Amino acid sequence: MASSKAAPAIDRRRQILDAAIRVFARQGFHSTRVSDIADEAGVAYGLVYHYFNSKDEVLNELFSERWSLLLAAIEEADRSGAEPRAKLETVAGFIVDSYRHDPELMKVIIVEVTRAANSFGRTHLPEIRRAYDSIAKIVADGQAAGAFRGDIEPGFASMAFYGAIEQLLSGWIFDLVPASETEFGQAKSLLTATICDGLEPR
Amino acid sequence: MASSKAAPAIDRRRQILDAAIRVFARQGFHSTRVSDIADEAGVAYGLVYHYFNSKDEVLNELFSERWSLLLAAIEEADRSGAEPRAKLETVAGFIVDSYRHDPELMKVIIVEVTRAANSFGRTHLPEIRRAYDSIAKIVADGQAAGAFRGDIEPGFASMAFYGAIEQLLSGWIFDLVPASETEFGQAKSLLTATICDGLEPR
DNA sequence: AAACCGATTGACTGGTCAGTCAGCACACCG
DNA sequence: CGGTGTGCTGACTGACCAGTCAATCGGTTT
Repeated sequence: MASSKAAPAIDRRRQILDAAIRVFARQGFHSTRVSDIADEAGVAYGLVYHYFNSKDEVLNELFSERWSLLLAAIEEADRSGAEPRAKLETVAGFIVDSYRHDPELMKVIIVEVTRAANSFGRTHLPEIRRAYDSIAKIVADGQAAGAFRGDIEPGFASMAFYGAIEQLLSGWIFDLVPASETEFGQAKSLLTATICDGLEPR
Repeated sequence: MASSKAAPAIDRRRQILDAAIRVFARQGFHSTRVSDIADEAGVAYGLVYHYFNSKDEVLNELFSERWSLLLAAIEEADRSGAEPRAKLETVAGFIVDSYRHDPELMKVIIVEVTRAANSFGRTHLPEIRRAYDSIAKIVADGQAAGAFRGDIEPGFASMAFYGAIEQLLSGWIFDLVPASETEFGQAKSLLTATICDGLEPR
């Protein structure tokens, strides 16, 4: 049985995934050769195929791991019973913190999946959509409770809110906008202020 | 001299560019073969290389043609002397109308260039940045005139505004959000309402 | 009519990789 | 001590495709 054999001291699979994050972030998915991942991880070429069925599957895994956390965070915020505005701030905060904590992984997810809906991201459109829908639900509930104005379609507001966040991260990623602890700290409240003060009835 | 020779009845170069728009929009740049473009245009494979130096150059040309119009529109809005809020509405309107008028071309530009800053878009980062900067300038002037609140960095506001627009177009492109004349008509004022009512002092 | 020249054709080449596979190394077991 | 299996290795292959180029076409000039 499984316990009769000790697990390998080092988790090769994890080692390969972590190496892939670095290489994808540095060169992009398309110009990364499988041999680059193996080299970065310090393992043989063939071992990548021992743990994954294809190069795509490596990226899939990275995306799904992280995106499921995001979905959970949004849905938890929704269930929290806080003010609608506070829920959105939680969502923005989670995404910003994800970037602060692991910018390379977030770069890969945004650049190669989320913003690549035509190529790779196509497979993940349903999961991506689920995030938009959950945000839209927060907005809709806020409208029903009178905390948000009712003349803006929740799906539209969701796009505007998520789009603003993602564009800000893109700006950080590509040095179009300064990125430092100061910015990270202010981002979530600035984001919420920018979007909500337009959503809340005056 | 030039007039002694009649121009070709059909503009082959244009014909190839237009075919490329359709094929890129349908399959994406990476999975488009040069032969696909030639087939779609109804010309021989080699002719593509008579008019362009590479497959990249075709996409470059499509992007630059359109982006220069966008930059001109933003800069003209800025010079117009209108209210800051009206300037932003003009910008949003121009982009939305670009999509309404030629959704395939806008899909290609957004998906393959603007949101692909890691691969293809890298070459065009300076031009892309110029758009963000021009929008930021509109915001900054609005702040100086007291029409916008001063506690939001113009560069940040620019990202939020542009990000919201682009995310909305992405939603239309990938059917994540309904797209019809109704939506197109309302989009620019909804966009402005969402963003500006958060930017304007209360 | 013959030379000329740009437009047009499409077969071919060279290089690049993703994915395969035959086999090695080492630990543990009977 | 030979047998067995799993982790691991890396050379190799088959497919794909951007870009080249030699040849042809059709109109214009002399």
